[in-house]
Amino acid sequence: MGPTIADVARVAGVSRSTVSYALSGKRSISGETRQRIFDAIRDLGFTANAGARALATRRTMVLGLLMQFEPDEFAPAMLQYVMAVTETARRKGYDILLVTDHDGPAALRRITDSGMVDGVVLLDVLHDDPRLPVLREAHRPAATVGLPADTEGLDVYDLDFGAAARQIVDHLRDLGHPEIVLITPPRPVFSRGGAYSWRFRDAAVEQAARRGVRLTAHYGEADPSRIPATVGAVLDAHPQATALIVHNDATAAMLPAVLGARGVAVPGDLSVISLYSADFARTFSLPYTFVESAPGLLGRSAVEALVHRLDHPGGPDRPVTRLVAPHLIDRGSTR
Amino acid sequence: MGPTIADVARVAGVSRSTVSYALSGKRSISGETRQRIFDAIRDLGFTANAGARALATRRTMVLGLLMQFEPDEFAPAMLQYVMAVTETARRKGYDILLVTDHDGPAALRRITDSGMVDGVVLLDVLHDDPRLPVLREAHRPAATVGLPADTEGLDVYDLDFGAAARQIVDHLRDLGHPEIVLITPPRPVFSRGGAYSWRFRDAAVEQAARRGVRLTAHYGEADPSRIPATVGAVLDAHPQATALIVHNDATAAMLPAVLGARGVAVPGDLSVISLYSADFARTFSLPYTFVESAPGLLGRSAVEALVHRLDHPGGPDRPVTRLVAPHLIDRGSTR
DNA sequence: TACGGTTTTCGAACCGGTTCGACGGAGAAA
DNA sequence: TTTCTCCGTCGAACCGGTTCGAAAACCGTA
Repeated sequence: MGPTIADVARVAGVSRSTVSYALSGKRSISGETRQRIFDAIRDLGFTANAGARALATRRTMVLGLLMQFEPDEFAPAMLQYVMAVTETARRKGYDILLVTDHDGPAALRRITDSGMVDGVVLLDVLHDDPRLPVLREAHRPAATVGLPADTEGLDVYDLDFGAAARQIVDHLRDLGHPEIVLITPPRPVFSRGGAYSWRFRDAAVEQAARRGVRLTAHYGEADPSRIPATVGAVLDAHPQATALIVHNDATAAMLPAVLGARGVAVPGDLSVISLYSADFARTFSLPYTFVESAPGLLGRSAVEALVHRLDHPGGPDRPVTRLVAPHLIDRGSTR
Repeated sequence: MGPTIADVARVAGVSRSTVSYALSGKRSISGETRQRIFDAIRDLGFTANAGARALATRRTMVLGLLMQFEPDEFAPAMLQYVMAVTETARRKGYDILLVTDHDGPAALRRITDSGMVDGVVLLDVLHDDPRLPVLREAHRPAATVGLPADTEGLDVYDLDFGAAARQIVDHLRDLGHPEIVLITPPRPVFSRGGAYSWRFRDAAVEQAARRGVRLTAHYGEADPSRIPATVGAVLDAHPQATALIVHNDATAAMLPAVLGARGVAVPGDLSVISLYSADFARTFSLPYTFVESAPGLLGRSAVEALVHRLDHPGGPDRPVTRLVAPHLIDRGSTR
């Protein structure tokens, strides 16, 4: 299609290898020759062929991004991870191969075995994720967002959901709330193995017990149209509750409408505190106090760790698991 | 890294070319030889190297997906295009290189000139999109979602926003509404050149005039936190208006809360009709009558057209511009 | 003038596939 | 028996880069 390095060499009157060295800078080239080469490159509009380069260098400069799209996940939040990952990758010189196959393990095998990617980022990793065995066989650097049971060989990034839960419970207890209700992710998230769901819930329950606060957890709705009824039922079931914790994006997004329709004032009648990203809050104008879920930070960190590992092969750094400390942003919806 | 075709050939006791032919089926191979080859492939766990194959065949089996992320676009809707594109591509045997660079033209040049992709899908194409000149120089098949001024050489898919507007206006007129207000996309979308914005608005205004209905258009808010106030101001300014058309996802998503807070009953006090996808309505439990914006269909069609063109190079089919006919789904929010 | 040491450039091999032309052997037709 | 086909397989060239070892050119010094 376009001009090749041989064309450049011919026009510049040098050999192909000289052009290659001028481009990579791995050997010194005289100023005059270099000039002729770059002139030729410009005149011809030469761009190195990615496939040929990948073949020779065994580096594609492409990262695989594996995400699966579960119907009980709230789609909007996922885009924040995707954007953070692609933008960070580009800044580091990598492109992103986006893989959303339903059969995650097979897809992972496909892109690693064929050498399409130098490394992979896994989103939404489950406690016992079926992609991990495949990943270990592939012998390719990988970073995850989401904490699996076995982190061997992986750079793992996730929010410290336990700490987040404790911070939220303490926050409400310090305000004097004797009874709290928690809306968790939908039940399928738990049964599928989305560890963040029970890491948050169990820590909340435990901390409440430790602090002498009554706390009851209820599953959020996977079907959005049932959210208003479910929230209503939960509130009805706990007339004494003065505080609501929401750990579910879909529920949080519609909470203003739901509470508005019931005539519940926040924080007058009910203190509300949630767990999502600032971006998410902005998109839906959610006025609640919340703990930042940091998708941007997590996605960025995962890519940076992965790229570091790729750029320093055989480096001494052990894989790291980092649980990001929660950060509470007070918007005055609790008192 | 992994085994190569030479390893397979050695184990099976044949030449490399024979293995290649067994794999591709382009020449006949005796049953017994074929069996030995596939046994070797299985035993070794061989997968062909993508870069080498791309180099030899000049096909990467990868499509570029170019999207830009504007702060005044509503993020959740974009994910539907991305999912439709990636899933369709996979079904056709292609992977997706996701490109979100801020500098779209440069990114496009990079992935085409380097031969990373066989073709590209452009999302959210502007009336006078700066990526198009680059695209024409690249001589690579392309499909777009969004209708540009010059469609030369492109397969273009978009909703027929003009027809959608006329259908909506007629629908409201037939119900007897004398005055209608329309909330359009935010002003930056117009000035940037998002043609769908004015194609819808201008057609609505024109059709209303033709039908003898009063219709006033107002810009939606780019800043979500200002949406309630803006909707309120628009309604206050038109106390006689009995119908509201919403052509803006962000506004639609919060409309239940906004109208609820104002005590406006739908359709009792106000008929509401909107333009978004069924998926979007489901995610936010929006109860309004709407015209389907069909992101799934558009994304799928664009990829299918692109793949067809790639699989039939030099085929006789002229590039096609297809404006999908609008489909109104009555949810009873107008009367 | 010959010599040693740098600096710059070249040629060839290699990465791992695909594909073209040719060749050997088997079976059919002459 | 010879000739012609057709089938199955092989070897070599090629896709477009990178990289290693060595040659060539240039410099100052003995």
